[in-house]
Amino acid sequence: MPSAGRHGEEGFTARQQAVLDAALGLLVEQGDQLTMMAVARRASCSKETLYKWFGDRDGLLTATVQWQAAKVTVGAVDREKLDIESLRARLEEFAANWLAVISTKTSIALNRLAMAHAGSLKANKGKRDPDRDLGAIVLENGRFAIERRLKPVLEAGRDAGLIRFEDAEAAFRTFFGLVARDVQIRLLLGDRFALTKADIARDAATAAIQFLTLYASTNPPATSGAQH
Amino acid sequence: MPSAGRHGEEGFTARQQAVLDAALGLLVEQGDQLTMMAVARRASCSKETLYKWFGDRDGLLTATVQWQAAKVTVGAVDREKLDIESLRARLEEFAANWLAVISTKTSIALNRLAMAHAGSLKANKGKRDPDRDLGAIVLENGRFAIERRLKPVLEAGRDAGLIRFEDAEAAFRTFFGLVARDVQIRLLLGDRFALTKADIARDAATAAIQFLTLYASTNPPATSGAQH
DNA sequence: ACAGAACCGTACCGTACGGTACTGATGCTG
DNA sequence: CAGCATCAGTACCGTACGGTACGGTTCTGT
Repeated sequence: MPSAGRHGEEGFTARQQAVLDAALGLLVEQGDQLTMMAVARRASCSKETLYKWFGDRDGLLTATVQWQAAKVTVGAVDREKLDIESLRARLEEFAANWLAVISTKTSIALNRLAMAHAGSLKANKGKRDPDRDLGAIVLENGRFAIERRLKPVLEAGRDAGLIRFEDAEAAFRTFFGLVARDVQIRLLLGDRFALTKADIARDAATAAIQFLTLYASTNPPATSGAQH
Repeated sequence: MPSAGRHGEEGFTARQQAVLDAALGLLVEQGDQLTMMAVARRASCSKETLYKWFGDRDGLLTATVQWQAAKVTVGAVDREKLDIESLRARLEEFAANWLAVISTKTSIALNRLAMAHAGSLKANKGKRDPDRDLGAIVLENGRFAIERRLKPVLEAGRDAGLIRFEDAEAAFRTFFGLVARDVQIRLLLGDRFALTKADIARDAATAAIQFLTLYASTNPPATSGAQH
Protein backbone atom coordinates (compact mmCIF):
# COMPACT_ATOMS: atom_id res chain seq x y z
CA MET A 1 0.00 0.00 0.00
CA PRO A 2 2.60 2.66 0.87
CA SER A 3 4.46 3.82 -2.20
CA ALA A 4 7.81 2.18 -1.82
CA GLY A 5 9.90 4.14 -4.29
CA ARG A 6 9.03 7.57 -3.00
CA HIS A 7 11.95 9.82 -3.79
CA GLY A 8 10.75 13.12 -2.50
CA GLU A 9 13.76 15.06 -3.64
CA GLU A 10 13.62 16.66 -7.03
CA GLY A 11 16.52 14.58 -8.24
CA PHE A 12 15.41 12.34 -11.06
CA THR A 13 17.66 9.94 -12.86
CA ALA A 14 18.37 10.58 -16.50
CA ARG A 15 16.01 7.81 -17.49
CA GLN A 16 13.27 9.24 -15.32
CA GLN A 17 13.82 12.65 -16.81
CA ALA A 18 13.42 11.18 -20.26
CA VAL A 19 10.14 9.63 -19.17
CA LEU A 20 8.95 12.95 -17.76
CA ASP A 21 9.89 14.74 -20.94
CA ALA A 22 7.86 12.21 -22.87
CA ALA A 23 4.90 12.82 -20.59
CA LEU A 24 5.35 16.55 -21.03
CA GLY A 25 5.38 16.27 -24.79
CA LEU A 26 2.29 14.14 -24.73
CA LEU A 27 0.61 16.62 -22.44
CA VAL A 28 1.34 19.46 -24.81
CA GLU A 29 0.12 17.57 -27.84
CA GLN A 30 -2.90 15.75 -26.53
CA GLY A 31 -4.14 17.76 -23.61
CA ASP A 32 -5.22 16.07 -20.44
CA GLN A 33 -6.26 12.80 -22.01
CA LEU A 34 -2.79 11.36 -21.81
CA THR A 35 -2.89 7.77 -20.77
CA MET A 36 -0.33 5.76 -18.87
CA MET A 37 -0.19 3.46 -21.85
CA ALA A 38 0.68 6.35 -24.17
CA VAL A 39 3.40 7.62 -21.87
CA ALA A 40 4.87 4.15 -21.56
CA ARG A 41 4.82 3.67 -25.30
CA ARG A 42 6.44 7.01 -26.08
CA ALA A 43 9.05 6.67 -23.36
CA SER A 44 9.70 3.04 -24.33
CA CYS A 45 9.17 1.83 -20.85
CA SER A 46 6.60 -0.37 -19.22
CA LYS A 47 3.58 0.74 -17.29
CA GLU A 48 4.88 -1.20 -14.34
CA THR A 49 7.97 0.97 -14.28
CA LEU A 50 5.82 4.09 -14.33
CA TYR A 51 3.86 2.86 -11.33
CA LYS A 52 7.01 1.79 -9.54
CA TRP A 53 8.62 5.17 -10.01
CA PHE A 54 5.71 7.53 -9.61
CA GLY A 55 3.15 5.61 -7.60
CA ASP A 56 0.09 6.40 -9.62
CA ARG A 57 -1.14 8.57 -12.43
CA ASP A 58 -1.37 11.61 -10.22
CA GLY A 59 2.18 11.10 -9.04
CA LEU A 60 3.38 11.04 -12.62
CA LEU A 61 1.52 14.25 -13.36
CA THR A 62 2.91 15.93 -10.27
CA ALA A 63 6.45 14.84 -11.11
CA THR A 64 6.00 16.13 -14.64
CA VAL A 65 4.89 19.54 -13.46
CA GLN A 66 7.71 19.74 -10.93
CA TRP A 67 10.21 18.66 -13.54
CA GLN A 68 9.09 21.39 -15.93
CA ALA A 69 9.03 23.92 -13.12
CA ALA A 70 12.59 23.10 -12.24
CA LYS A 71 13.61 23.83 -15.82
CA VAL A 72 12.18 27.33 -16.10
CA THR A 73 14.04 28.75 -13.15
CA VAL A 74 15.90 31.80 -14.27
CA GLY A 75 18.88 33.46 -12.73
CA ALA A 76 18.53 35.93 -9.92
CA VAL A 77 19.48 39.53 -10.38
CA ASP A 78 22.29 41.35 -8.72
CA ARG A 79 21.26 44.65 -7.30
CA GLU A 80 23.12 46.97 -9.57
CA LYS A 81 23.18 50.74 -9.40
CA LEU A 82 19.73 51.91 -10.27
CA ASP A 83 18.70 54.92 -12.24
CA ILE A 84 15.31 55.36 -13.80
CA GLU A 85 16.46 54.01 -17.13
CA SER A 86 18.02 50.83 -15.77
CA LEU A 87 14.91 50.26 -13.67
CA ARG A 88 12.73 50.62 -16.72
CA ALA A 89 14.92 48.23 -18.67
CA ARG A 90 14.77 45.74 -15.81
CA LEU A 91 10.97 45.88 -15.72
CA GLU A 92 10.78 45.53 -19.46
CA GLU A 93 13.04 42.51 -19.30
CA PHE A 94 10.82 40.91 -16.68
CA ALA A 95 7.73 41.64 -18.72
CA ALA A 96 9.17 40.22 -21.93
CA ASN A 97 10.36 37.16 -20.09
CA TRP A 98 6.99 36.54 -18.53
CA LEU A 99 5.08 37.04 -21.74
CA ALA A 100 7.41 34.64 -23.51
CA VAL A 101 6.84 32.02 -20.83
CA ILE A 102 3.06 32.18 -20.66
CA SER A 103 2.67 32.04 -24.42
CA THR A 104 4.58 28.77 -24.54
CA LYS A 105 2.64 25.68 -25.53
CA THR A 106 4.09 23.96 -22.51
CA SER A 107 2.94 26.65 -20.14
CA ILE A 108 -0.54 26.60 -21.61
CA ALA A 109 -0.83 22.82 -21.35
CA LEU A 110 0.47 22.78 -17.78
CA ASN A 111 -1.82 25.56 -16.66
CA ARG A 112 -4.81 23.81 -18.18
CA LEU A 113 -3.88 20.61 -16.45
CA ALA A 114 -3.37 22.31 -13.12
CA MET A 115 -6.67 24.16 -13.38
CA ALA A 116 -8.60 21.04 -14.24
CA HIS A 117 -6.87 19.35 -11.34
CA ALA A 118 -7.77 22.18 -8.98
CA GLY A 119 -11.39 21.80 -10.00
CA SER A 120 -11.50 18.07 -9.43
CA LEU A 121 -10.27 17.70 -5.87
CA LYS A 122 -12.98 19.75 -4.31
CA ALA A 123 -14.65 16.68 -2.87
CA ASN A 124 -11.85 15.22 -0.76
CA LYS A 125 -11.60 17.67 2.05
CA GLY A 126 -8.40 17.22 4.02
CA LYS A 127 -6.20 16.55 1.02
CA ARG A 128 -4.24 19.77 0.98
CA ASP A 129 -0.75 18.39 0.50
CA PRO A 130 0.93 21.29 -1.28
CA ASP A 131 3.38 19.00 -3.07
CA ARG A 132 0.52 17.07 -4.62
CA ASP A 133 -1.64 20.02 -5.63
CA LEU A 134 -0.81 20.88 -9.21
CA GLY A 135 -2.47 24.28 -8.92
CA ALA A 136 -0.32 25.19 -5.96
CA ILE A 137 2.81 24.00 -7.73
CA VAL A 138 2.12 25.98 -10.87
CA LEU A 139 1.18 29.04 -8.87
CA GLU A 140 4.31 28.73 -6.76
CA ASN A 141 6.57 28.46 -9.78
CA GLY A 142 4.73 31.05 -11.83
CA ARG A 143 3.04 34.05 -10.31
CA PHE A 144 4.72 33.77 -6.87
CA ALA A 145 8.15 32.98 -8.28
CA ILE A 146 8.25 36.14 -10.35
CA GLU A 147 6.91 38.12 -7.42
CA ARG A 148 9.82 36.94 -5.31
CA ARG A 149 12.21 37.89 -8.07
CA LEU A 150 10.63 41.24 -8.87
CA LYS A 151 10.01 42.52 -5.36
CA PRO A 152 13.69 43.24 -4.66
CA VAL A 153 13.86 45.23 -7.86
CA LEU A 154 10.83 47.27 -6.92
CA GLU A 155 12.12 47.87 -3.42
CA ALA A 156 15.50 48.85 -4.76
CA GLY A 157 13.75 51.34 -6.99
CA ARG A 158 11.87 52.71 -4.04
CA ASP A 159 14.98 52.92 -1.89
CA ALA A 160 16.66 54.82 -4.69
CA GLY A 161 13.76 57.27 -4.68
CA LEU A 162 12.72 56.44 -8.21
CA ILE A 163 9.28 55.01 -7.51
CA ARG A 164 6.84 55.26 -4.68
CA PHE A 165 4.47 52.73 -3.14
CA GLU A 166 3.40 51.46 0.22
CA ASP A 167 2.56 47.85 -0.50
CA ALA A 168 5.10 46.06 -2.64
CA GLU A 169 2.70 43.22 -3.34
CA ALA A 170 0.02 45.58 -4.59
CA ALA A 171 2.54 47.25 -6.84
CA PHE A 172 3.63 43.91 -8.16
CA ARG A 173 0.08 42.86 -8.88
CA THR A 174 -0.48 46.03 -10.86
CA PHE A 175 2.62 45.32 -12.87
CA PHE A 176 1.45 41.77 -13.39
CA GLY A 177 -1.85 43.03 -14.76
CA LEU A 178 -0.20 45.54 -17.05
CA VAL A 179 1.98 42.80 -18.50
CA ALA A 180 -0.40 39.87 -18.78
CA ARG A 181 -3.58 41.80 -19.58
CA ASP A 182 -5.86 39.33 -21.38
CA VAL A 183 -3.10 37.29 -22.96
CA GLN A 184 -3.04 34.26 -20.69
CA ILE A 185 -6.81 33.94 -20.41
CA ARG A 186 -7.24 34.06 -24.14
CA LEU A 187 -4.51 31.55 -24.80
CA LEU A 188 -5.85 29.17 -22.18
CA LEU A 189 -9.31 29.40 -23.68
CA GLY A 190 -7.93 28.40 -27.05
CA ASP A 191 -8.02 31.77 -28.76
CA ARG A 192 -5.45 31.33 -31.49
CA PHE A 193 -3.81 34.69 -31.68
CA ALA A 194 -0.20 35.04 -32.62
CA LEU A 195 2.20 36.69 -30.22
CA THR A 196 5.37 37.36 -32.13
CA LYS A 197 8.71 38.36 -30.72
CA ALA A 198 7.98 41.87 -31.88
CA ASP A 199 4.61 41.90 -30.13
CA ILE A 200 6.19 40.73 -26.91
CA ALA A 201 8.93 43.33 -27.11
CA ARG A 202 6.47 46.13 -27.78
CA ASP A 203 3.98 45.07 -25.11
CA ALA A 204 6.75 44.62 -22.56
CA ALA A 205 8.07 48.09 -23.25
CA THR A 206 4.59 49.56 -22.95
CA ALA A 207 3.93 47.78 -19.68
CA ALA A 208 7.17 49.01 -18.16
CA ILE A 209 6.46 52.59 -19.19
CA GLN A 210 2.90 52.40 -17.92
CA PHE A 211 4.00 51.00 -14.60
CA LEU A 212 6.53 53.78 -14.15
CA THR A 213 3.92 56.33 -15.13
CA LEU A 214 1.72 55.07 -12.31
CA TYR A 215 4.38 54.70 -9.66
CA ALA A 216 6.98 57.33 -10.49
CA SER A 217 7.83 59.31 -7.38
CA THR A 218 7.36 62.52 -9.33
CA ASN A 219 3.65 61.75 -9.55
CA PRO A 220 1.25 62.71 -6.80
CA PRO A 221 1.16 59.82 -4.34
CA ALA A 222 -2.63 59.71 -4.34
CA THR A 223 -2.81 57.66 -7.51
CA SER A 224 -0.16 55.13 -6.65
CA GLY A 225 -0.87 54.85 -2.97
CA ALA A 226 -4.54 54.07 -3.32
CA GLN A 227 -4.17 50.35 -3.02
CA HIS A 228 -3.84 49.24 0.53
CA MET B 1 -27.38 9.38 -37.25
CA PRO B 2 -27.98 13.15 -37.60
CA SER B 3 -29.15 14.70 -34.38
CA ALA B 4 -32.87 14.97 -34.84
CA GLY B 5 -33.83 17.31 -32.03
CA ARG B 6 -31.34 20.02 -32.85
CA HIS B 7 -32.90 23.23 -31.65
CA GLY B 8 -30.20 25.71 -32.57
CA GLU B 9 -31.95 28.68 -31.06
CA GLU B 10 -31.18 29.53 -27.50
CA GLY B 11 -34.75 28.99 -26.43
CA PHE B 12 -34.92 26.19 -23.92
CA THR B 13 -38.11 25.00 -22.33
CA ALA B 14 -38.54 25.51 -18.61
CA ARG B 15 -37.85 21.84 -18.01
CA GLN B 16 -34.70 21.97 -20.08
CA GLN B 17 -33.56 25.03 -18.19
CA ALA B 18 -34.05 23.16 -14.94
CA VAL B 19 -31.91 20.35 -16.28
CA LEU B 20 -29.22 22.79 -17.34
CA ASP B 21 -29.27 24.44 -13.94
CA ALA B 22 -28.78 21.03 -12.38
CA ALA B 23 -25.82 20.40 -14.66
CA LEU B 24 -24.43 23.80 -13.78
CA GLY B 25 -24.69 23.14 -10.07
CA LEU B 26 -23.03 19.78 -10.47
CA LEU B 27 -20.29 21.39 -12.52
CA VAL B 28 -19.61 23.92 -9.80
CA GLU B 29 -19.55 21.33 -7.06
CA GLN B 30 -17.76 18.44 -8.67
CA GLY B 31 -15.63 19.95 -11.37
CA ASP B 32 -15.42 18.33 -14.75
CA GLN B 33 -16.13 14.81 -13.60
CA LEU B 34 -19.84 15.27 -13.83
CA THR B 35 -21.45 12.21 -15.30
CA MET B 36 -24.61 11.95 -17.34
CA MET B 37 -25.97 9.68 -14.65
CA ALA B 38 -25.38 12.33 -11.98
CA VAL B 39 -27.07 15.03 -14.04
CA ALA B 40 -30.04 12.78 -14.71
CA ARG B 41 -30.32 11.91 -11.05
CA ARG B 42 -30.14 15.50 -9.83
CA ALA B 43 -32.50 16.80 -12.48
CA SER B 44 -34.85 13.86 -11.91
CA CYS B 45 -34.88 12.95 -15.52
CA SER B 46 -33.68 9.97 -17.49
CA LYS B 47 -30.46 9.67 -19.37
CA GLU B 48 -32.44 8.94 -22.48
CA THR B 49 -34.06 12.34 -22.23
CA LEU B 50 -30.66 13.99 -21.88
CA TYR B 51 -29.47 12.31 -25.05
CA LYS B 52 -32.68 13.12 -26.83
CA TRP B 53 -32.46 16.80 -25.95
CA PHE B 54 -28.74 17.47 -26.15
CA GLY B 55 -27.39 14.81 -28.45
CA ASP B 56 -24.39 13.76 -26.43
CA ARG B 57 -22.35 14.73 -23.44
CA ASP B 58 -20.60 17.50 -25.29
CA GLY B 59 -23.92 18.93 -26.41
CA LEU B 60 -25.11 19.03 -22.82
CA LEU B 61 -21.96 20.84 -21.77
CA THR B 62 -22.27 23.32 -24.60
CA ALA B 63 -25.91 24.00 -23.81
CA THR B 64 -25.02 24.49 -20.16
CA VAL B 65 -22.37 27.06 -20.96
CA GLN B 66 -24.66 28.87 -23.37
CA TRP B 67 -27.44 28.85 -20.83
CA GLN B 68 -25.24 30.41 -18.17
CA ALA B 69 -23.87 32.90 -20.68
CA ALA B 70 -27.38 34.00 -21.54
CA LYS B 71 -28.04 34.70 -17.89
CA VAL B 72 -25.13 37.04 -17.23
CA THR B 73 -25.99 39.50 -19.97
CA VAL B 74 -26.23 42.92 -18.44
CA GLY B 75 -27.96 45.98 -19.71
CA ALA B 76 -26.34 48.33 -22.15
CA VAL B 77 -25.48 51.86 -21.21
CA ASP B 78 -27.03 55.02 -22.50
CA ARG B 79 -24.49 57.57 -23.50
CA GLU B 80 -25.10 60.17 -20.86
CA LYS B 81 -23.33 63.48 -20.50
CA LEU B 82 -19.74 62.69 -19.69
CA ASP B 83 -17.46 64.56 -17.40
CA ILE B 84 -14.31 63.14 -15.92
CA GLU B 85 -16.06 62.09 -12.75
CA SER B 86 -18.90 60.23 -14.43
CA LEU B 87 -16.39 58.51 -16.70
CA ARG B 88 -14.40 57.41 -13.70
CA ALA B 89 -17.54 56.14 -11.98
CA ARG B 90 -18.50 54.25 -15.13
CA LEU B 91 -15.11 52.57 -15.34
CA GLU B 92 -15.24 51.73 -11.67
CA GLU B 93 -18.64 50.19 -12.13
CA PHE B 94 -17.39 48.06 -14.99
CA ALA B 95 -14.39 46.96 -12.97
CA ALA B 96 -16.43 46.04 -9.92
CA ASN B 97 -18.90 44.16 -12.08
CA TRP B 98 -16.20 42.21 -13.82
CA LEU B 99 -14.37 41.34 -10.60
CA ALA B 100 -17.61 40.16 -9.08
CA VAL B 101 -18.30 37.93 -12.06
CA ILE B 102 -14.90 36.27 -12.34
CA SER B 103 -14.74 35.52 -8.63
CA THR B 104 -17.99 33.59 -8.84
CA LYS B 105 -17.80 29.86 -8.30
CA THR B 106 -19.82 29.42 -11.47
CA SER B 107 -17.45 31.49 -13.55
CA ILE B 108 -14.47 29.58 -12.19
CA ALA B 109 -16.03 26.20 -12.91
CA LEU B 110 -17.07 27.21 -16.41
CA ASN B 111 -13.70 28.66 -17.27
CA ARG B 112 -11.97 25.52 -16.06
CA LEU B 113 -14.27 23.40 -18.13
CA ALA B 114 -13.79 25.52 -21.22
CA MET B 115 -10.01 25.52 -20.85
CA ALA B 116 -9.85 21.78 -20.43
CA HIS B 117 -12.10 21.48 -23.45
CA ALA B 118 -9.88 23.79 -25.48
CA GLY B 119 -6.92 21.60 -24.63
CA SER B 120 -8.60 18.37 -25.66
CA LEU B 121 -9.74 19.09 -29.19
CA LYS B 122 -6.33 19.72 -30.59
CA ALA B 123 -6.31 16.45 -32.44
CA ASN B 124 -9.40 16.79 -34.63
CA LYS B 125 -8.29 19.35 -37.12
CA GLY B 126 -11.22 20.81 -38.99
CA LYS B 127 -13.61 20.89 -36.07
CA ARG B 128 -13.84 24.61 -35.56
CA ASP B 129 -17.56 24.99 -35.12
CA PRO B 130 -17.72 28.11 -32.95
CA ASP B 131 -21.02 27.06 -31.39
CA ARG B 132 -19.48 23.83 -30.18
CA ASP B 133 -16.20 25.26 -28.86
CA LEU B 134 -16.60 25.99 -25.19
CA GLY B 135 -13.50 28.15 -25.11
CA ALA B 136 -14.86 30.35 -27.89
CA ILE B 137 -18.23 30.60 -26.18
CA VAL B 138 -16.77 31.61 -22.84
CA LEU B 139 -14.42 34.07 -24.49
CA GLU B 140 -17.23 35.56 -26.53
CA ASN B 141 -19.46 36.04 -23.50
CA GLY B 142 -16.66 37.16 -21.21
CA ARG B 143 -13.69 39.12 -22.39
CA PHE B 144 -15.17 40.12 -25.78
CA ALA B 145 -18.60 40.93 -24.39
CA ILE B 146 -17.23 43.46 -21.93
CA GLU B 147 -15.01 44.88 -24.64
CA ARG B 148 -18.07 45.52 -26.79
CA ARG B 149 -19.79 47.15 -23.85
CA LEU B 150 -16.83 49.20 -22.71
CA LYS B 151 -15.56 50.44 -26.03
CA PRO B 152 -18.43 52.94 -26.52
CA VAL B 153 -17.70 54.35 -23.10
CA LEU B 154 -14.04 54.78 -23.88
CA GLU B 155 -14.77 56.35 -27.24
CA ALA B 156 -17.31 58.67 -25.68
CA GLY B 157 -14.65 59.72 -23.21
CA ARG B 158 -12.25 60.34 -26.04
CA ASP B 159 -14.80 62.30 -28.04
CA ALA B 160 -15.45 64.41 -24.96
CA GLY B 161 -11.74 65.16 -24.78
CA LEU B 162 -11.33 63.48 -21.42
CA ILE B 163 -8.97 60.69 -22.40
CA ARG B 164 -6.64 60.07 -25.27
CA PHE B 165 -5.73 56.92 -27.17
CA GLU B 166 -5.30 55.72 -30.70
CA ASP B 167 -6.33 52.11 -30.47
CA ALA B 168 -9.47 51.49 -28.47
CA GLU B 169 -8.75 47.79 -28.20
CA ALA B 170 -5.31 48.39 -26.76
CA ALA B 171 -6.79 50.80 -24.24
CA PHE B 172 -9.39 48.25 -23.31
CA ARG B 173 -6.79 45.53 -22.83
CA THR B 174 -4.84 47.77 -20.50
CA PHE B 175 -7.97 48.42 -18.49
CA PHE B 176 -8.66 44.70 -18.46
CA GLY B 177 -5.22 44.04 -17.04
CA LEU B 178 -5.51 46.74 -14.41
CA VAL B 179 -8.79 45.23 -13.24
CA ALA B 180 -8.11 41.52 -13.38
CA ARG B 181 -4.43 41.58 -12.45
CA ASP B 182 -3.67 38.11 -11.04
CA VAL B 183 -7.13 37.47 -9.65
CA GLN B 184 -8.56 35.14 -12.26
CA ILE B 185 -5.42 33.09 -12.70
CA ARG B 186 -5.08 32.54 -8.98
CA LEU B 187 -8.71 31.58 -8.56
CA LEU B 188 -8.60 29.20 -11.48
CA LEU B 189 -5.50 27.54 -10.07
CA GLY B 190 -7.30 26.94 -6.81
CA ASP B 191 -5.65 29.60 -4.70
CA ARG B 192 -8.21 30.13 -1.98
CA PHE B 193 -8.01 33.82 -1.31
CA ALA B 194 -11.02 35.76 -0.23
CA LEU B 195 -12.27 38.63 -2.34
CA THR B 196 -14.80 40.50 -0.27
CA LYS B 197 -17.20 43.15 -1.43
CA ALA B 198 -14.92 45.71 0.12
CA ASP B 199 -11.90 44.32 -1.71
CA ILE B 200 -13.72 44.46 -5.01
CA ALA B 201 -14.89 48.01 -4.40
CA ARG B 202 -11.41 49.17 -3.47
CA ASP B 203 -9.67 47.36 -6.33
CA ALA B 204 -12.23 48.62 -8.83
CA ALA B 205 -11.73 52.20 -7.69
CA THR B 206 -7.97 51.82 -7.91
CA ALA B 207 -8.15 50.34 -11.37
CA ALA B 208 -10.34 53.17 -12.65
CA ILE B 209 -8.03 55.80 -11.22
CA GLN B 210 -4.96 54.08 -12.60
CA PHE B 211 -6.50 53.81 -16.04
CA LEU B 212 -7.37 57.48 -16.06
CA THR B 213 -3.88 58.31 -14.85
CA LEU B 214 -2.46 56.51 -17.86
CA TYR B 215 -4.90 57.79 -20.46
CA ALA B 216 -5.94 61.23 -19.25
CA SER B 217 -5.67 63.75 -22.04
CA THR B 218 -3.75 66.08 -19.73
CA ASN B 219 -0.88 63.60 -19.73
CA PRO B 220 1.76 63.58 -22.43
CA PRO B 221 0.50 61.29 -25.20
CA ALA B 222 3.78 59.37 -25.30
CA THR B 223 2.77 57.15 -22.41
CA SER B 224 -0.71 56.33 -23.54
CA GLY B 225 -0.09 56.18 -27.25
CA ALA B 226 2.74 53.71 -27.13
CA GLN B 227 0.64 50.66 -27.82
CA HIS B 228 -0.07 50.10 -31.46
C1' DA C 1 -62.26 7.14 -22.50
C1' DC C 2 -58.70 6.04 -25.51
C1' DA C 3 -54.43 6.53 -28.43
C1' DG C 4 -50.21 8.12 -28.59
C1' DA C 5 -46.41 10.83 -27.20
C1' DA C 6 -43.25 12.18 -23.66
C1' DC C 7 -40.60 10.75 -20.17
C1' DC C 8 -38.75 8.52 -15.78
C1' DG C 9 -36.12 4.78 -13.96
C1' DT C 10 -33.09 1.25 -14.74
C1' DA C 11 -30.96 -2.55 -16.80
C1' DC C 12 -27.67 -3.42 -20.24
C1' DC C 13 -23.61 -3.15 -23.57
C1' DG C 14 -19.12 -1.78 -25.24
C1' DT C 15 -15.08 0.32 -24.41
C1' DA C 16 -11.33 2.79 -22.44
C1' DC C 17 -8.30 3.16 -18.95
C1' DG C 18 -6.02 2.70 -14.22
C1' DG C 19 -3.61 -0.59 -11.98
C1' DT C 20 -1.42 -5.48 -11.36
C1' DA C 21 0.86 -9.76 -12.59
C1' DC C 22 3.68 -12.44 -15.36
C1' DT C 23 7.38 -13.52 -18.80
C1' DG C 24 11.50 -12.98 -20.89
C1' DA C 25 15.57 -10.28 -22.15
C1' DT C 26 19.56 -7.68 -20.66
C1' DG C 27 23.16 -6.54 -17.78
C1' DC C 28 25.77 -6.50 -13.50
C1' DT C 29 28.49 -8.96 -9.70
C1' DG C 30 31.19 -12.49 -7.79
C1' DC D 1 29.03 -19.28 -15.58
C1' DA D 2 25.60 -18.76 -11.74
C1' DG D 3 22.67 -15.80 -9.41
C1' DC D 4 20.20 -11.76 -9.13
C1' DA D 5 18.13 -7.21 -10.16
C1' DT D 6 16.08 -4.24 -13.51
C1' DC D 7 12.99 -3.33 -16.80
C1' DA D 8 10.38 -3.79 -21.49
C1' DG D 9 6.42 -5.82 -23.30
C1' DT D 10 2.02 -7.63 -22.80
C1' DA D 11 -1.79 -9.99 -21.07
C1' DC D 12 -5.18 -9.43 -17.70
C1' DC D 13 -8.75 -7.56 -14.29
C1' DG D 14 -12.04 -4.34 -12.32
C1' DT D 15 -14.48 -0.45 -12.78
C1' DA D 16 -16.47 3.70 -14.42
C1' DC D 17 -18.85 5.85 -17.77
C1' DG D 18 -20.91 7.05 -22.46
C1' DG D 19 -24.59 5.62 -24.97
C1' DT D 20 -28.91 2.53 -25.99
C1' DA D 21 -33.02 -0.23 -25.12
C1' DC D 22 -37.11 -1.16 -22.78
C1' DG D 23 -40.90 -1.47 -19.41
C1' DG D 24 -43.94 1.28 -16.94
C1' DT D 25 -46.20 5.79 -15.82
C1' DT D 26 -47.96 10.37 -16.55
C1' DC D 27 -49.53 13.87 -19.63
C1' DT D 28 -52.13 15.58 -23.82
C1' DG D 29 -55.21 15.91 -27.46
C1' DT D 30 -59.43 14.22 -29.44
